[in-house]
Amino acid sequence: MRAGHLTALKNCHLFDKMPGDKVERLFSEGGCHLHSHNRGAIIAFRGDAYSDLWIIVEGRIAAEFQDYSGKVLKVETLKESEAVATSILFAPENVLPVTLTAETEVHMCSIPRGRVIKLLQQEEQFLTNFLQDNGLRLSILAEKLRLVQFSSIREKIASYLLDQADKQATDSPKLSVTKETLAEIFGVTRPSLSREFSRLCGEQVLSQEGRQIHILDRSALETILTES
Amino acid sequence: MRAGHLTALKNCHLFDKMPGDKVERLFSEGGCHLHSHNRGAIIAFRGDAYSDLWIIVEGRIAAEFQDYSGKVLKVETLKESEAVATSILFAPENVLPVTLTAETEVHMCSIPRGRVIKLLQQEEQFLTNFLQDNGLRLSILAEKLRLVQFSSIREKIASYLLDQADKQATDSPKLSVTKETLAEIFGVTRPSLSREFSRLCGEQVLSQEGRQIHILDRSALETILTES
DNA sequence: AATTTTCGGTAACATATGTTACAGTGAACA
DNA sequence: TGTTCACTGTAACATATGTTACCGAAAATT
Repeated sequence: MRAGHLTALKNCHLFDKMPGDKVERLFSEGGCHLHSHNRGAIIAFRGDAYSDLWIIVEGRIAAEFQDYSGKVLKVETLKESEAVATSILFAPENVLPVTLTAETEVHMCSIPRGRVIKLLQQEEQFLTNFLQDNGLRLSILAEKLRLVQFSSIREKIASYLLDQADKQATDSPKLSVTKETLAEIFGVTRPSLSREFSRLCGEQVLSQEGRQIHILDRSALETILTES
Repeated sequence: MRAGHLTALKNCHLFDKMPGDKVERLFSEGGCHLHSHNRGAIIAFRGDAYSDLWIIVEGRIAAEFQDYSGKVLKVETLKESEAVATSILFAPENVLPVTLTAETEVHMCSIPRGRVIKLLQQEEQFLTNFLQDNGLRLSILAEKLRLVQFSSIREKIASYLLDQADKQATDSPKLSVTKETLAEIFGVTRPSLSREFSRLCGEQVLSQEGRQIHILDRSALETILTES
């Protein structure tokens, strides 16, 4: 394992507040393996068995639902140092609820379930971290469900842009993803998303030059979220 | 606490394979309380803090999303002996992702989070059970999201009826819920659901007398699920 | 038995979103 | 320099689902 990979491992939230050498020892004791995938590859399908804990040491993974036809709903993007599907490791059915695809070249480290159980029992801090991760994933998923079910494309755009404007601390946020990806995140088709952006531009709420957005009427965006 | 309530507690999946007297001792040690709610009451809103573990000792709770206007998406029904929102207890934000409403008169027992942590550390079996519950909830929620996003009303009906036919081991399953509730489970409006049922009847796939359904063409239902 | 409440069917209409197809732009690349 | 390819906008059209309103049947309540 490369040095960078070990660092990524130590930075995994599951090992927060745990002494670094303990993590190192964990991996020197064997049973852990490195797995690599090329960009674009499908790492695992929804329904595949999940029996070792995977932690990303390099690259990015998309957790998404895919339709027969190709429709996609992206649930979340997992990055370096993040653990994959922690909750599923101990579910009654150890089966992935989403499809995992490599957004970039990806390297992951696997830890056998039995090893994880021991850690949970022996390391109080690890237990806390693990449970926290479980909770976070459930919260994210629940919020995703709520958004999918209760918000129109227009509302999704409004909430996304206000959020981005906040994060980038500007009224002219730049989209960090393509509109095509954004459509996948929203679970809608690209032309539909495009149309709604156009409408908002027509209403003088936004203007756009490519991925560069300008919020012309912030209160209009806020109204979209509250009044409907 | 009534005797029946104690039995319900002992039957909670979280205490599976644990000696009953340990559970009893847990509750005699104090800190645990009984909470009651009338039928129809909202027990907690989405966004409310969740800091004690609740276990239902009598009655039924609906976990659902509610819209400003009144649109509802029912996520799951929790029954006697089930624990509520286990994952959320240790999430970074201890905040309920769904609204909890009492479908019947409900009695719940609360256990302080600190007590739960101790149990997790001291009782290996409890830890396993707890993690299993976390995993199950995530799986359920993920599946719910998939269904909401990728299936039409028609497909939802097909999958629901085939499932019911299976469970009741008959081609004439009886709906255990009203069509109105079914619409909430599906996250659609009642007239839309009703229309789709009518269409299926018109196509000779089903017939219905109230909640009594007859599947006339099982393969047609199966086709709806596979070919679309 | 009478009355109220819940539940279910239906119809006309409105609307959001998907589908398909085409064309333009810019960036990567040979 | 030219060519491909990923990304984007747009338009015409199709379709699924929501909205509202009404009525009747069944079930619960008095």
